[in-house]
Amino acid sequence: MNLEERVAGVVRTAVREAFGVELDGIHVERPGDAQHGDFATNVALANARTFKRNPREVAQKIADAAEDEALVERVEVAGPGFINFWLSPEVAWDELNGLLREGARYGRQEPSGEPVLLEFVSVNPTGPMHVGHGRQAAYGDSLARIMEAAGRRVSREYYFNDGGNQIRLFGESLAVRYAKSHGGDWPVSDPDALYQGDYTEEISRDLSEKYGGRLLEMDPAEALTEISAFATNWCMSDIKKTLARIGVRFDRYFNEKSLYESGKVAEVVRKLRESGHVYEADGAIWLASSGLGDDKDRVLVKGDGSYTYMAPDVAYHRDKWERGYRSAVDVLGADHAGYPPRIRAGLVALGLPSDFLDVEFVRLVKLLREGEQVKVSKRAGNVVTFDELLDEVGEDVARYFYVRSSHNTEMNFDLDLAIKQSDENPVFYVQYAHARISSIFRRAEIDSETMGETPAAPLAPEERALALELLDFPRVVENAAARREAHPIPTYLETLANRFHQFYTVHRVLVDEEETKQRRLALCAATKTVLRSGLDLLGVSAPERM
RNA sequence: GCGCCCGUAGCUCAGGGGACAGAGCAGCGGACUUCUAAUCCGCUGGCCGCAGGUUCGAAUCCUGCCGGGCGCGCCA
Repeated sequence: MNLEERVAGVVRTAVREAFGVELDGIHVERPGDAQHGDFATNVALANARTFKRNPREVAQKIADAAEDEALVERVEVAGPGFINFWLSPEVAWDELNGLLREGARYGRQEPSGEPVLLEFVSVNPTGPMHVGHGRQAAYGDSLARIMEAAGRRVSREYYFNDGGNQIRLFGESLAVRYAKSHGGDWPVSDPDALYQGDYTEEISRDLSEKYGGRLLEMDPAEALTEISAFATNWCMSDIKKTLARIGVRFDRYFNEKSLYESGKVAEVVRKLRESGHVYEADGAIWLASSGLGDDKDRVLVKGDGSYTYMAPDVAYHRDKWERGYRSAVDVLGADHAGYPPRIRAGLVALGLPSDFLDVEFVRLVKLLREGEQVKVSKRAGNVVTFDELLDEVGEDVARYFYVRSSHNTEMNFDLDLAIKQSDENPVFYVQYAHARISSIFRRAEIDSETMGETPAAPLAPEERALALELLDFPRVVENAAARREAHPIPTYLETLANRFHQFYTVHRVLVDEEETKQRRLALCAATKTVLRSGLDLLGVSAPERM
């Protein structure tokens, strides 16, 4: 139980004592202004009408009843009827000692409940990751870490679209390049649709290295299959390499191809037809999705007998269900906004509950260069790759920058500014606090992780502010997980680092007086622990020195 | 046109019913003989897009408008 909940408990008891009423949903918050105490509640304001008294009177009665509680040192009625609480140092130290005992486990819950299947990134293997994908990777991975910390069981999955139209096109693009480099020709239906990026040159070279010119002597259809497979594998390994750079791992890479090979796509189409939600028109097979929450009906099987992407995608999500998951969360780019209703429609037609699939959209990253928007297109090949960005600013800066703002807000990414200002990225502010503390423990020749029990003692204002911020960590993690947001973590870490830097400026840690030194070292050790845990939730390093 | 999302300081963004709206960057002025100045302190800077409504109380909730993004393919 976090501190806020404990305070809410005190309030509940006090209300029962004062008015003989059991109140639910008591709101306790940490006031922005230290003068308003460590915790505050608005129950008197919110319930004055029920008690038929004016808010201040109600507040006073509750405050009187709460005064004797060991948790609080002081209670005060203020403003229009707020009740402000000051935490007792005994409880604060009790909590801090608990934090130090738990160490890296502090703020983490034991895993419980049904597992969630979190799918993210899922970039098509037709090119390198670009800066927009970087945001999805950073958000998705941080979200997974945050949810795990909050006690959710999470499986991370990446879906490789290695079948379908785009892949065929991609294979053709490479076949053209490859043929050209061997003095040959490769006929294509639509030359304008070909992929153009520099990386296609690279893949073509590797293709030549492996096969020489002999792909041109093969049956063209077979050669194309070979080339497509080679190219998609090339991209998959390239993408995995990039993900590894920023510490993003998956429990499973799921290939679209496997759905065809195992017959699951055909099976899902058959089951959909049996469900009665399917009809034929204009030579195609349609899903009557408009009756299942979608805007309109969607084609499932095209006139030429091939599937639209819907068939494998519904099959994929049904497969998630069949593997036993009862909750699936997809992290998608905002340009896929139309996707969930139609997939859900397919799943509902198959008898799955409509709330099985949840989607978080990562809004687009608008790339700016010298204030001008850069239009990116993977096929045209003018993308700024995520690797290039990482080369420029480094992994920590990139990851932190991406999750600092809500995934649900469009992001302007000024490349020049990001590169120029990477040395003033707030991530260093947080990391610096960690490095400073490490330095203190080096100087003291003490291991920060083996701090003994520290007896309760009064806290100076800067110490109190730091302690309260530290003890807020579990609530911040739980909140972020519940809302599926990553950005509260950076916000929190910056506040925590600020509290530490303020404390550090005012109070010297390594003083002669033993008890003071012990108390301040304990605060430092606790801060170091929480900073490290928080940074770890973001996949950002916590350096010992800077 | 319809659907989803977003308009908060010069810039990038927090805050999503409560106390005078916050941070970083930018600008101005201070603080190192001491555990790391990648820090700290102060100042300057806001019709919280606009207009109504709900409420004791609205940046926050509701409605309408304005502005921007994305989506509305037998592409994925």
